[in-house]
Amino acid sequence: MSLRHALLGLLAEGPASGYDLARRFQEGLHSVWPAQHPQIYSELSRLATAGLIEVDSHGPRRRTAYRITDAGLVEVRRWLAEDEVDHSFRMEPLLRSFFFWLMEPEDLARRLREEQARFEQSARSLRSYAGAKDRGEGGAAPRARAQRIALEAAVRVNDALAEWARWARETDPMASEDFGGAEGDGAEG
Amino acid sequence: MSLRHALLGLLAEGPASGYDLARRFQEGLHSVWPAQHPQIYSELSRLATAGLIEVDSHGPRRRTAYRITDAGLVEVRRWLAEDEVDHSFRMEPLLRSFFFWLMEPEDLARRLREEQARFEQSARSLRSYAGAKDRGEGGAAPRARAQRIALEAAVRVNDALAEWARWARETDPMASEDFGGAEGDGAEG
DNA sequence: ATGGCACATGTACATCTCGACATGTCAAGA
DNA sequence: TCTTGACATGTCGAGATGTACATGTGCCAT
Repeated sequence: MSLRHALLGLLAEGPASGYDLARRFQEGLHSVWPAQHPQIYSELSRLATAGLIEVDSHGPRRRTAYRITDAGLVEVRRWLAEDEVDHSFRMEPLLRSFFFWLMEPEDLARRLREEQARFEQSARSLRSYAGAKDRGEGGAAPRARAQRIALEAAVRVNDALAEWARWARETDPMASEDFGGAEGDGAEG
Repeated sequence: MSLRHALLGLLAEGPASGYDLARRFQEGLHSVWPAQHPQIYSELSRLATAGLIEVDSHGPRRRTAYRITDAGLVEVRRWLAEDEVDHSFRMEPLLRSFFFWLMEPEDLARRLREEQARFEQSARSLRSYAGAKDRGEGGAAPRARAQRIALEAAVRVNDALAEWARWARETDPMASEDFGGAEGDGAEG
């Protein structure tokens, strides 16, 4: 259900084609809600059938741009204001952490270093992007501010996880490769 | 694919029934990887067919406990050590934030207050749970430490998002309902 | 003894998601 | 001219996920 509304939300910024939307997902939204092009195209068809969007224009190479309808705008606003927020996250790196005790200390240490580096890198690039927004690139329109807020959330989550990975490396004997005392690797029936 | 390995990981701690596993998911893992019982039962059947787990015992009320096999242990360790980590998250609250500019200021302010309260509450309860672990409840075995690490990640993410919601409320004019003038009281990150 | 409830497991169906494959278009350069 | 490659859209099928429904069991209080 979220994809449907995310597409409506993107189209509320202005007309766009499936290809445009797929690219937008790849760039910004992918980090909080992955979506591939097949899903996007089929969802667009459904939205059009439902009258929430309509064809705006045709361009070269079969390009078909859609535009949001009044009904679509009403629907996305209803979603934002009324629908309950689903607070269950899906984060594989954290799921894995429940099972760290099954890993060899060296593998775990390496994994945590990789994760830390990756989260730091993500945070850095998101932060520089946010900096650009703060310097006024992208304008001061409400939607630029919303993107800035979304960006900030992503920055903070990545920062938090980078710090967490570092904490885990430094705190836990299980995690350190050069800690003489690696104890039993578990798995007692 | 993650659910399969998560179940193997849980069974590596000891034998458990589908009902047990569903409960464990509801309690701890649900916040990072939601799963309902139908999916768990059918995945257990598939794992048994694949020889990665086997029936351990039958109890009252058709209770069927499974136990991980050597092959299953090898597989979950292979997953942890070798498989690439999927870093794409799925977080509806953050997806929604991209579209905050479509909301009425009052609705947005209310939503941000709710979100902040919710994240704070989650962080609090996770933190008290983590405190129990730190006081030695649950033992000092590697797997208790792994759970402690996982818990810490959840705490930090919820803290970060609570702070983010607060920052968004205080920072952005779009969000403030009763903001006569700029009275920024810090809290930037 | 029996009615209610939590325990325990499952089926059925709808929908979401994604990787693989297929098709055709326009632009630029060899 | 011909080929390459990015653009643009789509189908197909497998597998993942979730909601609703269905079934039976042991436990306990009345």
